[in-house]
Amino acid sequence: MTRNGRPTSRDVAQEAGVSQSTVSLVLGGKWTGRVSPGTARAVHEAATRLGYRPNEAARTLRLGRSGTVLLVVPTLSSPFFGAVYTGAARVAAAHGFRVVVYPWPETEGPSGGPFEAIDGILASSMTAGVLGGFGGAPVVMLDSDPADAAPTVDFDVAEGMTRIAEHVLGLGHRHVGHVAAAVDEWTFRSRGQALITAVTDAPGGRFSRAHAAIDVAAARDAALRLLRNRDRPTVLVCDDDLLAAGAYKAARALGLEVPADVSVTGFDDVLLATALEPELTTVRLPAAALGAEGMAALLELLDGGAPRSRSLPGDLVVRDSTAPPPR
Amino acid sequence: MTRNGRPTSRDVAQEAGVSQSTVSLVLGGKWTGRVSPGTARAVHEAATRLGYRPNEAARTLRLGRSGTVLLVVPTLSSPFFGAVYTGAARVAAAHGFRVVVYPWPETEGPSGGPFEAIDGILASSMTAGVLGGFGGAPVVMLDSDPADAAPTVDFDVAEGMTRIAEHVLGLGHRHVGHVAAAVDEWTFRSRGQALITAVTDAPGGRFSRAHAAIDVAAARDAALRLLRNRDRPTVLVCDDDLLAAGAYKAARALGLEVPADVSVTGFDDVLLATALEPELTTVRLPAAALGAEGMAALLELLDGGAPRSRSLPGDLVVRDSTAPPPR
DNA sequence: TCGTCCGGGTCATACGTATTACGTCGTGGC
DNA sequence: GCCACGACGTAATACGTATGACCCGGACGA
Repeated sequence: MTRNGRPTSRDVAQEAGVSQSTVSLVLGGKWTGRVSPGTARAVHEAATRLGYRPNEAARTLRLGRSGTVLLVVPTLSSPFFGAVYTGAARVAAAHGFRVVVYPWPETEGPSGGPFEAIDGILASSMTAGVLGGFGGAPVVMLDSDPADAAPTVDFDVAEGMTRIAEHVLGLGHRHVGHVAAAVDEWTFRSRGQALITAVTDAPGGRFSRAHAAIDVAAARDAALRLLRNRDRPTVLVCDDDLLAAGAYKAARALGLEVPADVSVTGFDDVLLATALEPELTTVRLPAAALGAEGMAALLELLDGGAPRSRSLPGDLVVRDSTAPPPR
Repeated sequence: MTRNGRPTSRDVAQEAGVSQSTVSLVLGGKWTGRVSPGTARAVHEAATRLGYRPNEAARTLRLGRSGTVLLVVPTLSSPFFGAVYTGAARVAAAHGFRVVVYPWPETEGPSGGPFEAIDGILASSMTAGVLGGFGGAPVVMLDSDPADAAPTVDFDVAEGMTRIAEHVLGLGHRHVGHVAAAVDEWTFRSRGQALITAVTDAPGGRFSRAHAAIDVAAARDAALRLLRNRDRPTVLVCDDDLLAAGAYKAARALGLEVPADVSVTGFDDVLLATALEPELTTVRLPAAALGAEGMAALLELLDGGAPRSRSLPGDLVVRDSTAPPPR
């Protein structure tokens, strides 16, 4: 027992009356034919008696890999990343890796300092600029600009937004208001582009747009700007479920009923979507699948492969916030 | 340059024409008076030229600490933990530590396997049983049962719930319905206890209760059970903001207006509280302060101190979901 | 002239593990 | 009786870093 208080493999060896190598062999599991069953049992007993835990730093140094991958996210304050984590962790665990999460607000710049011993990185919803902040570990980007150099797994948000557009156009709406996220990220640019294309391609389709920071109050103001026009849209397509919550507030403030007077749609299908009243029509993005696919790609990368980037489709979920336009 | 591809401090030494020790001294920053400024500059240049990054595993092994603490949370799907992280990370950074997050659903049991090199653990909203799953690293518990052996930083939820009770009693309510979380956690037991005490202590105070899993649909059903009684409560006090969202739905389903016909309160003040319509009266728990205080306690523990457990008060936030009872 | 000290570095070592190459002892074949 | 071999372990080493113990040449005081 070293002065540190934590027993080492050598302490176990002494306790069991064998050498450190034997302990390592036994506890490593690869001892069939090298160590007698009796000795092995003695080692195990000594280890549990002392409460031995291998020192991960030493193990990592020796093996050259830590079995840990980092999931970098811009914020924890979104259930979205919880689902991404779940998917990633499931795949990782099946391959003997564990996942820890590092929240890294992009505003912090590409600093971050030297990272702990990490085998690879999954970076979600970030721009490529952050890549420099890491110590050269293999990276797979999630939900990020597919033009980046790193392998990327994305949502096909353009297709999802097109589904939204088809849905509301199919209900008979012609004037579509877009409550757009005032954030210059690939995913929002892509959503807006798909929407405007679908709407202006439709016969008689018209389009107006207001920008808002991603927060309820800002979205409410933006939606008010759209709804106060004398020629007002009959549906508000929002870039995000949270923005849709703001649109609800704007409608209520003007005495308009959702969906009778104005329809509203969201995007992402977060927890919020079913908490709202009426429940929100939105696009469900398969966040867990994103994490799983991303982790699979990363593991392939760690194995020396060259994974292809890919896009996952979203599902249109029709709930109670959309209806045909008022007469 | 080793075959691994990543340059070591020895490679830098060779490039700069000095010894490895000198590189370590210079890059460690503690070289004033030991190394000439010229040599130091040469080392820095060689390091950047080679793109040298110190091997964290080796550094950790040598120093006996990694500069990393783990924040263990039951789930990422709650903005609450985002705030806890922010507070904890700020304090940690000021002391040269970084924080990574490990989501650990309690359902997974106290397994978890050997952890990476970690100096300490901050475990939020968990029962003490999980402690065994970690390798004996110093632990501070957050938002957990203060009866646990480990140092604990908590919210004074009893006091917060008492404030809620005072508020609604002060508005004139006498019959209080409690939408209780059907979860056997310290914090919810404590909330329920405080509420029932305050209500039954008030002259004329009456109390009914329904339990619900923490999800909107279950909360709606529980609230319906309360509101369908012929002698129905005039206010629904919910253990949680999410439960309050369900209570809103129940009220609407019965054609009752919030707050005119029935008042509703939440607890936690998560994002949801302002997204709901009307905005929710709730108790704001200072999650960031919880993280910060917890990290301060952990750092004290790592320094050999014995931090005291403490409780942080919450703030009653009165919004639009509470009003005097109907005539 | 000699001892001392100091600036400027280097050598050697230890952290705890996994693994490769080597020993040792008993047994069986010839 | 001797060699080979299998069964069972052990000694030694390397991973990359930080750091305490040394080392050396010159300046300076006595």
